[in-house]
Amino acid sequence: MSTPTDSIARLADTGHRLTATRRAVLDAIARSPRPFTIEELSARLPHIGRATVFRTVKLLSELELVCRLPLEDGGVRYQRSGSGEHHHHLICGGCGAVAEFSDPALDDAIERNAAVAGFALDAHSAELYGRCISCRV
Amino acid sequence: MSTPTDSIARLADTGHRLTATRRAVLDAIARSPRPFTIEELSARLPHIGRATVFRTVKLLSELELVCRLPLEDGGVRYQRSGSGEHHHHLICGGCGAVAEFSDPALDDAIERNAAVAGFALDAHSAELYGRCISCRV
DNA sequence: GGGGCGGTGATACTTAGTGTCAAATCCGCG
DNA sequence: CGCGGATTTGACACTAAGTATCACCGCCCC
Repeated sequence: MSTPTDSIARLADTGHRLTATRRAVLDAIARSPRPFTIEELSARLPHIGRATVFRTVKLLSELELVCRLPLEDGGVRYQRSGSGEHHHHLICGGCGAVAEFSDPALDDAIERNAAVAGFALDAHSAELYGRCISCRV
Repeated sequence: MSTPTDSIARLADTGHRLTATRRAVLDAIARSPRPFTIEELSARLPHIGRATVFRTVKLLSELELVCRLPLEDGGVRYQRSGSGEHHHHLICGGCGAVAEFSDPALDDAIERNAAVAGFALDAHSAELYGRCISCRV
């Protein structure tokens, strides 16, 4: 799991400043046991502007330190990235838990389909929605 | 490609009414050569309320007659479904064209990953973003 | 051809996120 | 240290996508 320390290093390495505000946001994210919304995060950081929370989370998701999770119902949550590497998500509709996985076979299938259609692929998204093992009835 | 006639039949088959308003929306969708936004569609149907356009497109997407396309930039467009069956999309960032494809190997990979994680899968989404053959540089 | 239920329009509201701009802050350089 | 320019921040207005409410309309069936 990436830590606030890792994140601070990553920010510095990519030419971003290490402000007190960013540290506070990273810290609040680190303390989130489960996927959070910007509004929730913002509520826990009352002295930090809402726009700044959005900007910081956007920056972190560009650095792949945070994942944006589009939910089945159209909502959006965010979560610390467990690996910092390319992966996909399994999102439980019961408890909201999110599991990460990566699978070269899945990525291959995606690339193959793009190639067949003559597309130069530059990104893809894949989200899986279901019930985790403890929420199955 | 599903036609307005197919759509009318599908509405009737699923216990929905065939109102003049719905016909007008279906007709406007049929005339869209490319993926459209609700605002664009609504602008072409000035005597139909915006909420009704949303409701109708939502209904059609539940019947899989229309696909909702989440774009790479966070926007959303809709498009008539070419097949009415499960498929995924290749979305061109250049011209906005959308190609549909379906691939059992891709769906298998998705199901296998859910099974490995102990998830009971009930839905998934996969979008591919890139450049179509005529937009490649 | 009347009644009920589904459908519609108007409008207000919500949620997620962006744009603007002045003021504050960071941090490398001397 | 402390200066100065570039970056970051906060406040706030705004956009985009979609939902809620509710009275009214009109399709469909008896």
